[in-house]
Amino acid sequence: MENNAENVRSQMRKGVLEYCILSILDKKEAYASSILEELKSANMIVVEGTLYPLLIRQKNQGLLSYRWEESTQGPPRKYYCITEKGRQQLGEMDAAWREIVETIKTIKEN
Amino acid sequence: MENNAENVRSQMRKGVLEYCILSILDKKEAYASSILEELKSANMIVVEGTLYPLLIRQKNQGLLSYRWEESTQGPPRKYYCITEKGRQQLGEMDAAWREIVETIKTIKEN
DNA sequence: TTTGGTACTTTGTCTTGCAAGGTATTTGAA
DNA sequence: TTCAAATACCTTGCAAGACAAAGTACCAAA
Repeated sequence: MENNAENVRSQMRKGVLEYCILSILDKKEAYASSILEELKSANMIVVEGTLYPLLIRQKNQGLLSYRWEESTQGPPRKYYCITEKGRQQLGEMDAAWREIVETIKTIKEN
Repeated sequence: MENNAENVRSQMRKGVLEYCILSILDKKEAYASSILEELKSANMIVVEGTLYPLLIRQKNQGLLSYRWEESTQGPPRKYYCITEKGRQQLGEMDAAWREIVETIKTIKEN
């Protein structure tokens, strides 16, 4: 009921989150915490309870794969990277995103 | 599992739908079927079972109000119009939308 | 050996999109 | 008059997913 501005942002983030993940992993492989960092610095605040299940879903869909890697400080990290199928999906998402941006423009203009 | 491109679009539409409704009603009042038409012509396909509950929710939140009006062809129509509170919310959504568009750009660029 | 930092995972709740089916009003043709 | 078609609005049941919160595990330094 409160912090309305934040709720508005939260609602809008839904649906583009998967797109952000694939876009980030298209640049280079990364582990969950580093993805969280990048999203945070791009003003797309997400919490662990959202990100981890999402990564698992995308991995189960074959869009991502991962490998374990030791860390010099702390427990091992699960590095995700995008697959060929993930790149195809990302291509479709790029198109969908452009389409939605256009849609909003159209609605705003008329 | 199939029609993946359509699923991608569907996912992305989530979260911006409320924004679209308020934007449409900010231009002029409208009834559900006409809103569906406008969304459809802007490539934002939505079905009745999504739109009606959404209008009712926004009305219950005080973002919209409505009045009945007789139609020359068919049953009476429920014309919705945006309230002052709805306009405030729309302002926040405008900001949120710009922010998300920027976020995507940022992620794509780096 | 305990504390704090890092990292990954799970559970339960709530919201919401959607398919499908339902109700009601009006008009016009049989 | 009666029935079919068009228009319009509403509800139900299901599934997906975002999130808060709590849990598990590993490691290093005090």
